Amino acid sequence: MTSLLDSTKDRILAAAEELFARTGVARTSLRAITALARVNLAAVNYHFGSKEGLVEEVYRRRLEPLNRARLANLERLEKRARKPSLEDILEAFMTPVASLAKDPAQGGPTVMRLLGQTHAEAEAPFKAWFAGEYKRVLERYHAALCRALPGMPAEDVRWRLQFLIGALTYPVAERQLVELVSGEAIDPSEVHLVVRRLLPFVVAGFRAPPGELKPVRPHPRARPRKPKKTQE
Amino acid sequence: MTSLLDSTKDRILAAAEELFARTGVARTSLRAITALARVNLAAVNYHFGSKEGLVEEVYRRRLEPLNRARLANLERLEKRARKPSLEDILEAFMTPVASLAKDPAQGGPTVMRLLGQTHAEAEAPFKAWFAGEYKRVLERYHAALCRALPGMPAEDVRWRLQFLIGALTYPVAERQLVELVSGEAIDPSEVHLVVRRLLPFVVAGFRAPPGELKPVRPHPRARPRKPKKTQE
DNA sequence: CCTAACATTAAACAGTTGTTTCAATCGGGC
DNA sequence: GCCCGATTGAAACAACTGTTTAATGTTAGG
Repeated sequence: MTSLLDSTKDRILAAAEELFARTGVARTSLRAITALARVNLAAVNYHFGSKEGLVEEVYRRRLEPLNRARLANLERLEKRARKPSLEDILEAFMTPVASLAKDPAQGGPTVMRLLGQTHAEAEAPFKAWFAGEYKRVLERYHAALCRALPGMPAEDVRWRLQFLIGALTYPVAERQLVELVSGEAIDPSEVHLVVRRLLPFVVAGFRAPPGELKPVRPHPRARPRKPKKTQE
Repeated sequence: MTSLLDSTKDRILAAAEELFARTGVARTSLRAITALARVNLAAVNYHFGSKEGLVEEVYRRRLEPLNRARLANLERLEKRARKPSLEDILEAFMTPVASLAKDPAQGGPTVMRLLGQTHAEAEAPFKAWFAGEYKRVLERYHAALCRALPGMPAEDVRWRLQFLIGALTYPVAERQLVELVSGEAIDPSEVHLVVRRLLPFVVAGFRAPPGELKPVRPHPRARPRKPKKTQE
């Protein structure tokens, strides 16, 4: 996994990524990282300044290409047709995740677990940077989705984008739990199959008419709502 | 938040839950917990044996009622009609999350952040217990969903259940990130609104015909689902 | 060959972690 | 009153954390 020719910096990054994905940032000590990377302890502070610096670089190295691929996909799509289809937009958003997971040079399967822990693990300053980058991507997709779904309130589109992110992140990130619960192991090289399964699900979800939020207001499409259930 | 009348044990649980949800288990020290609870440091080891013991009890206290409510909802549903509708089943699965978040006695809004960190934070032995409990719930819902979706392969139903869990967990758990990205703050007392927004999304998602995984194979069972009105 | 910048090393630093010890205190039952 | 188990308290424990120091090794340029 870690080539002997790699520089100290690269070996640290690889080892840190592996351990962060496996046990989380907080539970991973610099000594564990430097031991796995077969590198001196002080090398981390020398090359990255601090543990936080290392954490940032580990995440940035993977998240930046992901965001870039998502933006590039959308641009290519919009260059081809002024108004891309809903399915094409959603696919453009999802597929970069699969290609990251497929390519070991881009991090391979471990990246997905990283992604799932991004938000829980990062410190405040890095979180701000990441949120800014991420926001740009989501804003662009939000606009494209709104164009593909005329008549749907922008707020609903935004929420459904969040639902998509959750549905995409959770199964690949919490792979262990999914395995424990479903019994069958998930081959990480088949993340693209997850994407393929998810696509029709979210396409239909985005197309669904949004429900009313107020409980009592009657709707033209009145469904007989059953009396309130109380959780004892 | 923490009543002065509460026992030492309760105060510890409340403080730990608060801090676990805010900064994660690994980053929360026993000293921070006992300081917030205004309790002696040794009390944790006295009442819970170890930090791990405390973590388990914090999670168990919330996850057990959640699973119980989900099972009870489904049972009640199936007692009323032998074959409940897809929407009712999904609602039965999702609403307990909202009622937990609404009721401060059951944990209130902080519980949601806990839920999102469950899988990343817990240690192996507790994880096994939780997976067992969780599995029972998911198997029951999986069976009910399969009955409500005749003709859909069981594997696809299983995956879509995972998608639902992700879509449900992510927005409530990663509230901070959603706020940063979307700009608007989410009132935790309005988790039930998230559920209400999510419901039509996942109902339509579950009804969508599953896509083929192999690029070229034609669809064997072309069920002309009632075409959701596309807003085009 | 010398030097200066870069890189690696072993050792120690100060601070924090979870846990343990043991004495002090409480609250009823006799 | 007294006693006893359950609880609390302050202090110390060893182990581990991220970081720094100072010495050493490496490498290219004049």
